[in-house]
Amino acid sequence: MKEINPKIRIKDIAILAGVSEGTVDRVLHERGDVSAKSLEAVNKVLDEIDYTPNLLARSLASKKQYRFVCLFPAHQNADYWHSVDNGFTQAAREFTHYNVHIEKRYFNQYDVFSFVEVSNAVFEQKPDAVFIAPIFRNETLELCEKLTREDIPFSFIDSLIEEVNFLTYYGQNSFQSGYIAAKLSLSSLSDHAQVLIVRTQRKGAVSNQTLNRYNGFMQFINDNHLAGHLELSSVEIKDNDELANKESIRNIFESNNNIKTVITFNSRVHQLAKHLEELNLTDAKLIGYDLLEQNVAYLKKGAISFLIAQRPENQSYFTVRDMCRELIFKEKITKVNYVPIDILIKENIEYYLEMK
Amino acid sequence: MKEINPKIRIKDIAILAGVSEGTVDRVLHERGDVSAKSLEAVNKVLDEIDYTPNLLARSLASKKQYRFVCLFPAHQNADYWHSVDNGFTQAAREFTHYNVHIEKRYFNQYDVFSFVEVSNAVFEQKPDAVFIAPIFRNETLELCEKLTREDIPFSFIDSLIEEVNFLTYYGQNSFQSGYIAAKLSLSSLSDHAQVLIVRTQRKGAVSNQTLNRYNGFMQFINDNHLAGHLELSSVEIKDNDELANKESIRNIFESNNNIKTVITFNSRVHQLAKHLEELNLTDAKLIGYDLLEQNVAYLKKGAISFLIAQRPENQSYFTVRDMCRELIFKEKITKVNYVPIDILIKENIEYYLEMK
DNA sequence: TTTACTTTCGTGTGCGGACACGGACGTTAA
DNA sequence: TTAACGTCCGTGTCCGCACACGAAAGTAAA
Repeated sequence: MKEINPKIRIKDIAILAGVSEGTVDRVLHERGDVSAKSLEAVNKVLDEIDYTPNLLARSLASKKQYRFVCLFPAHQNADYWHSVDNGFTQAAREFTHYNVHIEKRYFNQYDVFSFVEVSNAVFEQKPDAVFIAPIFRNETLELCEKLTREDIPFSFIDSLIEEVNFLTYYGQNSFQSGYIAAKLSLSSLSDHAQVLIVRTQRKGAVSNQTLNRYNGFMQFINDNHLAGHLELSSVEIKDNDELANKESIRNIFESNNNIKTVITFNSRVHQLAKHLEELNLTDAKLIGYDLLEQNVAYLKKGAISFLIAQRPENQSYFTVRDMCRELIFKEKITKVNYVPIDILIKENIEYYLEMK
Repeated sequence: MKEINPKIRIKDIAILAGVSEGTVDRVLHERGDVSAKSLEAVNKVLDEIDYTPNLLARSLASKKQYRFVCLFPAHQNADYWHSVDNGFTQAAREFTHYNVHIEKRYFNQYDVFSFVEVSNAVFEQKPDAVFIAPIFRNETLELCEKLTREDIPFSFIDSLIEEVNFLTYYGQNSFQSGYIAAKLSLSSLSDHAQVLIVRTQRKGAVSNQTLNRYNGFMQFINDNHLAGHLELSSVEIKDNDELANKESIRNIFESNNNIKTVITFNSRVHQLAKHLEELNLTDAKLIGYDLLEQNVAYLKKGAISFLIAQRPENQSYFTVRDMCRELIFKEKITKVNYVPIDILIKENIEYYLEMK
């Protein structure tokens, strides 16, 4: 039952070191204008006593205002980016008292030019920090270089670009999540079961998340020598042509009548569920990604067996929090942060959704 | 790009309402000593303007100190309660600036008297809030009634007792988690597979968590009409007699040579893993609960197939945070909070552990 | 020795709000 | 009319810290 925190204030340090409070302040903030002698005296005291500045008082007294800008895809209700947005909102509320102002800037994730335009505007503002969803690799790189030149810190969410010096990354280890998808969907299959992989063509440069997932998936098959025991087939569907897609599905199921598992590595699994339902093909297990409202609905109905999810709100919230810790609280933070890979089934989805 | 928070201070309200700052303060804190006229004037302004008090300044200026006491089982390294402990520690660090002081009080979870003793001591201190792990039902009830009489708020973690008026509960929906365990372990079994349920006798009153899990497990069997297709057997093992336990396991495996699945509803699954390993019985899938270090080790080795986990740190952290929100920030909070049910396998455990 | 800088230091004010104290004003009873 | 008391209100101080400004001390040039 020891007493923590004997409450040491700058005033106390000043007395202990035999200098004025102003001097202590200068040492703490490395403002200069301190003689070697005082510097040493203060540092000595600081070493002995473990002084924790009162962050409340600090923020209250500080006149510095922080402007953070978030740069990520525009979105509809209840999709992945919407959750990310919520995380930013939550952070905004929490950190407003610390003089940080958060501004969201959206771009069209299917249009490079929209990204370039918005990112230029962001840069012109000279914010104190930027959070980026690096959908477009090259254009993001350009932005990052400009930011680096101006000493403006930035962080990534969702995906990351290794070549630049970001502050933090929050996202999924997509390779692993593909590996897990394979484990969940393949491990109880009998010999010669057919597995269908559905891939979506997307125009424009995109993140390599889905590719990594695919690679992870294949790695599991390799590791467990399943290649000879399973019949893998794969089909490409369109970005926006539901009818054609449905037809593709129908065809592939006609020519393969033992498909036990259908997997897609993006969040559009609800479209597949819809097609399979309409085509009366409800035998196969369906696996997909992310907690879209529609996906959740099909999961609850039993049409989707597994959803693999991350926690988008956390990604955005944590990245803002870490930026504050870096800039304001001067704390140690870790650069790359993998968000947990959540396995969701009908039975645990309720409790998952209840968490903020 | 709207500007949030036009920064309104008490001073502004005073001017707008044509009264002094002291009067505004009295209205805000319902300190009385305010004429009907001033009261109305201030309330009018407060209605129009949406004033958010600066919590930093508030805590800084407030002389009120909060003393929170946490009452939960003593523990060794790396077990469930250790994580809970960490959550409290984290909360302690974070809220110390808000004048809250957190004190931990441990009791022996196998000894009612130890609980009574500690809980009496806690009550004598007249703390500002108490957090309780209600291992012993009746004795906890007594404490709660005394606390209620003194208007001391309290919250539950891990389990809850409905009859008393607690502030929050954070914990798992154990029935559901048993249901999920069944789904994971039973759904890919072939007909007439044998399933072994391992139960642990414990002396003293205990929480009904494991019972609920068991019930959830059986419910899944019912819902899916598996009773006829599976052979369930069950064995009781001792709390503390490893040798006898090993022997029991050996016996049951001798008389049942088609056991495909072994499940236990508590966190001691690592002991089972050890026995099975030593007995060279590595064919069956093993399922258990909670992220003990030893469990994790066996999960990584492949000896345990699934671990079902909650997030103990979160339980304790959130419950403290909510108490602060209630007492200090006067925010709305929800009473019963089910923590997500996490499904852990070899492949996602790494990323789970990385989260704080 | 005086003047002009430069380096170092101390103090005062304010951030937004809590709280105490004492003062102004009104009411009642002597 | 005045003493005695209650109601209502304004102001000042402090919380722990940041930051600016000006003073003091030291140094170099004239």
